[in-house]
Amino acid sequence: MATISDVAARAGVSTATVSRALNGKSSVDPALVQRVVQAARELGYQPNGLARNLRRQETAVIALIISDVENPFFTALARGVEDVAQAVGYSVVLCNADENGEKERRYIDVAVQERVAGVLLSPTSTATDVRALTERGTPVIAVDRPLPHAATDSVLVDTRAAAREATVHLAEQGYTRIGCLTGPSGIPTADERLAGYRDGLRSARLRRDPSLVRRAEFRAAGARAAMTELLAGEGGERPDALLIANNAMAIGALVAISEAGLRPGTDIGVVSFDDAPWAPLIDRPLTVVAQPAYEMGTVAAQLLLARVNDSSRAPTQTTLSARLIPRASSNPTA
Amino acid sequence: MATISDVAARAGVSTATVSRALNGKSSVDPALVQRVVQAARELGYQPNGLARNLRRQETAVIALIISDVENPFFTALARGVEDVAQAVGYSVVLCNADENGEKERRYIDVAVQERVAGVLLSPTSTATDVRALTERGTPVIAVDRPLPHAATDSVLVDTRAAAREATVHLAEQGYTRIGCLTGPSGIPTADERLAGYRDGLRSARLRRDPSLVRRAEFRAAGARAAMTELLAGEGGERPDALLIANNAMAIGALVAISEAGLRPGTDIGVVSFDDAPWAPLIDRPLTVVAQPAYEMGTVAAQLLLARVNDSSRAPTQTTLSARLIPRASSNPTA
DNA sequence: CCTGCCCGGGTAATCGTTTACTCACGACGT
DNA sequence: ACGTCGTGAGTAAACGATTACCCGGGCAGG
Repeated sequence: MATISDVAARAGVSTATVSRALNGKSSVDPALVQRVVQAARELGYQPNGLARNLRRQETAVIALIISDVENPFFTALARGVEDVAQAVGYSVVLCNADENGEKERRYIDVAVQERVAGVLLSPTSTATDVRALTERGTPVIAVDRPLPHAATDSVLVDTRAAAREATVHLAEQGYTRIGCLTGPSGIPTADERLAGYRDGLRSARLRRDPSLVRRAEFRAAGARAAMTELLAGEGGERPDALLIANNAMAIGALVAISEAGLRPGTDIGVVSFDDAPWAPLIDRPLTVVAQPAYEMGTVAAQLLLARVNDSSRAPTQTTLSARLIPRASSNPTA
Repeated sequence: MATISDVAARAGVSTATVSRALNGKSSVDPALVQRVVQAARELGYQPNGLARNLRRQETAVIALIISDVENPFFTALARGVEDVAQAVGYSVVLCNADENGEKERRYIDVAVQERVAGVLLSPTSTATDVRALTERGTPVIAVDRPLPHAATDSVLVDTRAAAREATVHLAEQGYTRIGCLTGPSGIPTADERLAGYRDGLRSARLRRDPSLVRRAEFRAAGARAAMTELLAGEGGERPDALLIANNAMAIGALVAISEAGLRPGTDIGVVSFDDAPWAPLIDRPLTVVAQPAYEMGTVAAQLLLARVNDSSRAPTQTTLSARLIPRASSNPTA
């Protein structure tokens, strides 16, 4: 594999000149540039990024550590990140922590070892430890979920208010026994959505019934089981409507509802977090809380790049808002 | 940031000993190992992966260049890749070429510059040029789509046979004017599925009608427009059933169908490629050709890792088969 | 004509590891 | 007792780029 000295030899100049010619940093005689470029082309020279990064003490790579690649919310976010990174010549390394603290820790280690320029992280739990990064001055930005023990920038959604709004919407549609299916305790988005749900009940003057609340992993399987329990009326009367904390869980819950021979909307009101292209096609079309995933990605990436260039800025917190999209699954009369 | 010489100084040994102690390669006096480990911990030493890779002339990173992050088929594949890579200590860099030859070329350049150990690629077109990689001995494996001009391993699905089977299935259900909505010409999966569709028509003894075939990007938007055209009966009588070449297109097509006031199954038969968790929830539940995406990822990753360790193996071609899952959208009588 | 500055380009140090050599020392075989 | 061999640890040479520093020559101003 051709190196810079091969190019230098072929062009009859020093390696320094090759470097300067190819990077266009300092002024080099156009005739020499010509010779160098020619030689490089002939040899099929591609600079060794490793050596370059080692010398420059920086890499044009940002790591995006997300908690679930198969969740469309995160892939939309990833696209947002990539689009802005790409535009300024940065590459994005997408790491899938899989809601697993251990994997996440490993990826954080890799991030510091590879000396990435910065890290975007959706923490698997509030216990996530990013000191390994912050102590070395690597900028970290929390997305979707806050990082309570660290003074990092964060880009969040006002998910509590959104959950409240969704719950109030269900109440306004006439549902009275509204339940909630949320994620594991300790994951901020799960807890916030539950809190917002309670806010909603209070403001709609509905009684809180703990038997209508279930937690499960942010996956379809757990949600399906939990939903089956709820519909069986274990521990009390069954709900007539439900707020579901994410997309994958909604699928599980809808499967359970359909297995029980019920139909969303008329039989049981359903609102779920995260819009998806298929949501309008479901029977009944699914009412959702649409989160600005792509936009979160772009905002977070811009913030990160800004901090890479100026590490002295004070940490900021950006909160975007979500939007309720009413469809038939929350309409008892349609 | 602490370096290996800081650790060496603190432990009172040479850098070579530190390296050996920490990597456990050669035998080092246990007492020294102890001192070194201690010193490393005290300094919070994290080896510089860049320097290590430069010296070792290898990286434990494989690049996965896919054509669409938002396509669940590719994210499932990505998970497969990641699970096997992770298990042997490799990291996966996920690059989104976005069905864009230019972006793809850029990512291939990055892959050679960063000297990744290997590349998994789903080419955006048959014109994709991977010589930059193969000439340098970087193993490349084509996934989902073949790479005609290069002698690389490939992991494919027998998509033509699957398309044929799906078409025959529609015919058996009693549909007679079966159309096809496929991807852009030049993308092998798009062309193969179209060919399989024609095979199916032939074996069901149905007449081919070019006015029932449409091409669009592998996205919802284009498919929706094309479907609207088909339903309007432009250029002939309209189809009574449709084979759709991918998941995202299916969504677009189903939207168009619903806008036209039609219902899949009874009004128009629909079979789509790619299973999705929401497919059973659609109105009507969607008949699909399920591709073994996760398995393709694991197989491809294993192949790549094998080739990283032994570059002399002859290129192989692995073909997995897809499975038809009949649901209500292809049943005219339900 | 001399001095000093500017500019283009070469020499060599540097980034932080890993590892080929080398060396010292103790043990062992003859 | 002497050569040899093995073992453990240090010295220094890579890896392949970037860049601080230096040097020589041309040119302008006094």
